[in-house]
Amino acid sequence: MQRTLVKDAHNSTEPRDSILLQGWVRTRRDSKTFSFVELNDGSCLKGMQIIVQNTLPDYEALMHKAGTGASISVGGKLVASQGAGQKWEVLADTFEIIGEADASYPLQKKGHTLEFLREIAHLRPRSNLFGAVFRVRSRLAYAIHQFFQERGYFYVHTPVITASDCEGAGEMFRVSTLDADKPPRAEDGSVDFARDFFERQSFLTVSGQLEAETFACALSNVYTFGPTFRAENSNTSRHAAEFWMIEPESAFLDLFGNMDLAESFVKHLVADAREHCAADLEFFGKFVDKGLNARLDFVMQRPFQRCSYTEAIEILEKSGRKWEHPVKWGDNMQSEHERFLAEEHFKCPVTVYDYPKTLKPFYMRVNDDGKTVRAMDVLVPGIGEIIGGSQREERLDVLRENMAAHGLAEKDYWWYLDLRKYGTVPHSGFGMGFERMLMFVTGVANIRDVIPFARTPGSADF
RNA sequence: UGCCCGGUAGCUCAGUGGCAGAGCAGGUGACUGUUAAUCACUUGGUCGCUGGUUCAAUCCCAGCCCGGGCAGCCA
Repeated sequence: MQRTLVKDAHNSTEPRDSILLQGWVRTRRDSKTFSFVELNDGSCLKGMQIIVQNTLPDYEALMHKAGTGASISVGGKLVASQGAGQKWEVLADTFEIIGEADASYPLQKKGHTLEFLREIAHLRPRSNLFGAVFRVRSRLAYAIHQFFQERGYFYVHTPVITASDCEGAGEMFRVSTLDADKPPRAEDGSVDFARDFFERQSFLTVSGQLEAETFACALSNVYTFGPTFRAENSNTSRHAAEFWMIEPESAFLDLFGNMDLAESFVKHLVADAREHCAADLEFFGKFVDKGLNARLDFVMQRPFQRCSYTEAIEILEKSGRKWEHPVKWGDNMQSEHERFLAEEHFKCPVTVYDYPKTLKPFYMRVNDDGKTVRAMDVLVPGIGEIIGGSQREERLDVLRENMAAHGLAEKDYWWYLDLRKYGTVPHSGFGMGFERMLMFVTGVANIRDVIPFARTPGSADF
């Protein structure tokens, strides 16, 4: 007989004489003449209640083995439940233990801390919370492709190993096949990377942006969606050394069009999760973040606020707040400032744009004032920056000046400069941290809990 | 990287300079269409590691290790 997923069994419109369910025991409650076994197969949050009568052969031995964590295969009838907690339940005709789980099985019926569950990252997807998180993660990954594909964007696979540094994006992990103990040396004593695998220094990518720009300047609208790496020693709940990023790049689009795209993108993802992961989101609202539903409502209903960096600084100066880090024009906005804008002043996602040129990388388009660039950051309540983007500098002469000002050698970026040399166009793009978006949608507060196997400084288990 | 908090049973935690505690989990039994079932009994300990102070350290001190929070950097 073919296996039915618990999710589909719950969606059944009528009883079934014969059904096969396979999954893992979450909990068992014994009676004198029968046992309740809750079977979960991960297809949805809810498990299926199995009724096992003591008339089944080997009943005692079977139930003894069917503890929390054991894998089982159950054949029986899908019938309307007599109990109040569920519509359907299964009366078992056959009950087979596939794999036992003894008393050392670490997941219990009762609550665990997230810190403990991180230590058993290989088992935590079997918990309610992490099952829900990773179902939502899967769904949103799908929704990302859907959003862009429906708008005529092409999916570009930018390289994971790169020799170019997307300047400003942070420290990089070196990729090398040289002997770490005895690397070849050049005459001046430095490591001779000309004898490395790629015959030059190479790294894991920090961003696919520069490569995506080349494709936007050919296919018009493209996006990347893949892993990126930062070797920063960042120890916060919002940073990981390996994370996934979505980077759309659009030709003939200015900064404000870019903001429109970012806003509809965020709204699409929230709406999609709500439509397709309703039970999981309800769970988050109940057990993870009581304010989640209200916050998501807010995001869906209101247009994102927009204010220039200069206006934002004025708002912060006039707020009457005492800041741990004083604010003045020309300084980076700190977490406390971003949080104030999104959480207290505007009380919704805010797009801040036109940042001082000195704070931003070389590729951002310089405004007519000569002091600011066409950069934008989308700040959301609770998370902070979820999107960073810009209109790119399409004027060859200005780009060269910026590179010189940043101390960058033109020969290292010859192909990037070619995009401006041959048929240059105004274009814009942004990067969204996938995990940060997941944190926003699920209410989960730590980035380590929305990525299957987190890589953070000092930690790369599993 | 800096500042702060923590590490005691499988899990969540309390506690004390003088015999190591609870709830849950596990085990045994009872009871029951239960649903984080309930009730009774019960097994279970390198009190993170190393050193110091002390008659005596899980407790006080120092160093180290590990986890977490916040900040910086950023997505």
